[in-house]
Amino acid sequence: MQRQPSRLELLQGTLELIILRTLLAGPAHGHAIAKHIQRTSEDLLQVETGSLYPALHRLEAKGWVAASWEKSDKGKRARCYRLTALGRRQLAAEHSKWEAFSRAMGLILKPAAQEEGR
Amino acid sequence: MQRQPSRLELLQGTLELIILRTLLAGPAHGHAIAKHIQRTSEDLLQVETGSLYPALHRLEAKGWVAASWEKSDKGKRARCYRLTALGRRQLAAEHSKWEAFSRAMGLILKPAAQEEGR
DNA sequence: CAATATTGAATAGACAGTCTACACAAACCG
DNA sequence: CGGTTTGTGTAGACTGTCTATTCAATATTG
Repeated sequence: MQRQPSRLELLQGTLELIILRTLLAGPAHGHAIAKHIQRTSEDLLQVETGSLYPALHRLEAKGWVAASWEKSDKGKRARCYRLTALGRRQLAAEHSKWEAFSRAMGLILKPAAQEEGR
Repeated sequence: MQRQPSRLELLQGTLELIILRTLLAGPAHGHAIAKHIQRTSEDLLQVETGSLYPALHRLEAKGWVAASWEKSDKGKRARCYRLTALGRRQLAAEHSKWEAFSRAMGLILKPAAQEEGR
């Protein structure tokens, strides 16, 4: 019996965009980012920690986010990430790339009128 | 000087959906499928042969398409692919998965009203 | 006939990014 | 004390796309 995931797998290449977009709402630490994504997507998307932390490290290495150790609400050490100016530009670029891709998919997927009936 | 691709890279996981959708319009061989995708997406998407043929083989192995050797219009040997009944169901499933993912992305990306101004 | 372009299929190997599955630590709570 | 929640992190498997290349048949042109 195979398990069927009710949640979607992330399409590769979208995670960084999602994280950057999430940080636009304000600085946050990893755990909070993951929860925010899940909540905002109405539980459709869930980011695994094995994807999240490597992604955050990549973003930091590229200078799109900056990080510092803080205390979370619950008093735990937490690495707080915030968007840099560079990250803001990157967010805009990736957002529009997503829009273009999404539009392209729409063009291909839309019913092309009287092609199905033959 | 880095080259910047005017075309988008495919998001991993979308190619099989695109191919199945293309074959819904009727049987076709690899080359024709690639051209159709590029044309239909208004040149936004381009499938490389190194992605296309492995994908077609995967689809065939899974029984979602069936293949046979034919002669193309230009008189060349060409492997003609057509959608199977199973492939039709798979297309529907993957299409709706795409819709869900796309919707989730929309939820995350949309301006969340007065979150940006702080 | 030879050279070249076009059509078409195919593979090898690099590579990126997500996943599963862990490990670890600190705080709080019964 | 032991369990749960919160939080960060890594290792390794895996999937699928990409680049780059090969091969072959046909058509065209000199």
